[in-house]
Amino acid sequence: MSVLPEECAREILEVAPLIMRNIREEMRRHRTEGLSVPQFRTLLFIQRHPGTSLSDVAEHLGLRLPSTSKLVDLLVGRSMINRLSSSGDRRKVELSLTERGLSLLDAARAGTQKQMVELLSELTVDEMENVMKAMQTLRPIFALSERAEVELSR
Amino acid sequence: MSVLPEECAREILEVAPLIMRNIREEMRRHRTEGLSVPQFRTLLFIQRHPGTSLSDVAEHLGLRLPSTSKLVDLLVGRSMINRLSSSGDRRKVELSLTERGLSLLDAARAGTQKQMVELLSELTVDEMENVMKAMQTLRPIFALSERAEVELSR
DNA sequence: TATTGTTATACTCTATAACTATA
DNA sequence: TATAGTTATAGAGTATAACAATA
Repeated sequence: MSVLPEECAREILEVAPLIMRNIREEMRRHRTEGLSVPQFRTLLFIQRHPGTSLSDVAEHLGLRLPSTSKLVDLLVGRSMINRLSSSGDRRKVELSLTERGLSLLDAARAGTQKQMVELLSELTVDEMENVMKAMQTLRPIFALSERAEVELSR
Repeated sequence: MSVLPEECAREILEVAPLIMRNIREEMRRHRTEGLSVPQFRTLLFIQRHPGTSLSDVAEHLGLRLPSTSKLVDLLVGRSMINRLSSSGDRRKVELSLTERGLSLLDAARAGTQKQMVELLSELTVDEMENVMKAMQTLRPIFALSERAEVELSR
């Protein structure tokens, strides 16, 4: 029973938005400082790359500089990240998490993950393994296509 | 090698946004009337349920009535859907696709699917089957959680 | 009085264009 | 002159609160 790529594509096209809405809702529900998905991803990237520049964040997110600047502005305004001029090249900016940013990130990550774990608990062991494998298959092809797009559009 | 639900959740949390960005980018690139993801989903639902009400669309999308009203407004403004007062219950509205809406929907669907098929072509037969199965597993649990949320928040 | 939908308002996400500061 | 970032402006997505029309 071989699967047509068209069927598979259609399936992904329908299921991915369902998953995303779930993630968004859960993050927003975490009031007392809910994070949007882009905000969450920004904090995550900065945590993994402390001292990173705005351009690097923009490339990672797949956004333009102004959009990223605004996003970062908001997070700076809410004291979640520090934005300093780079001492080496003063045109650049060095971004890092504040204590508060780190703890909010951890809370959001834990909360969202916990809720998703609850949903996943309905799955059998086999199904879960299957889903895990599928995600590992999909990640590289979508991660790659992402970079190609950013380059194309410059 | 059993998979922990926590790992699986983390994986989904990282991969789903990658997929979504890809879908969004592709739809937007289809300028000459690009559709956003919510717009696309709205047209899709109306095609499948001609004469549907605003409330039903809102429930399907997981949005509030005002958000949905605005979304529909925009699509009406661009002549993609018809909005008529229901003859039975005049508080209600009956939504259907215009010719133009149908052809734009088909074009968007074809384009986005085609591009995703290209990405999926890198997969082996086994991987594709696996991904298909995973989507079929995930769909009901996220579709259900969606409905539960909407009910809770009313 | 309850239900269906719209309007008003506000915030976030995203883009392009124009600008500033530094290299 | 080229690069890193910001500001100005604008459109779309989303929400809550207040309202209008119909049942």
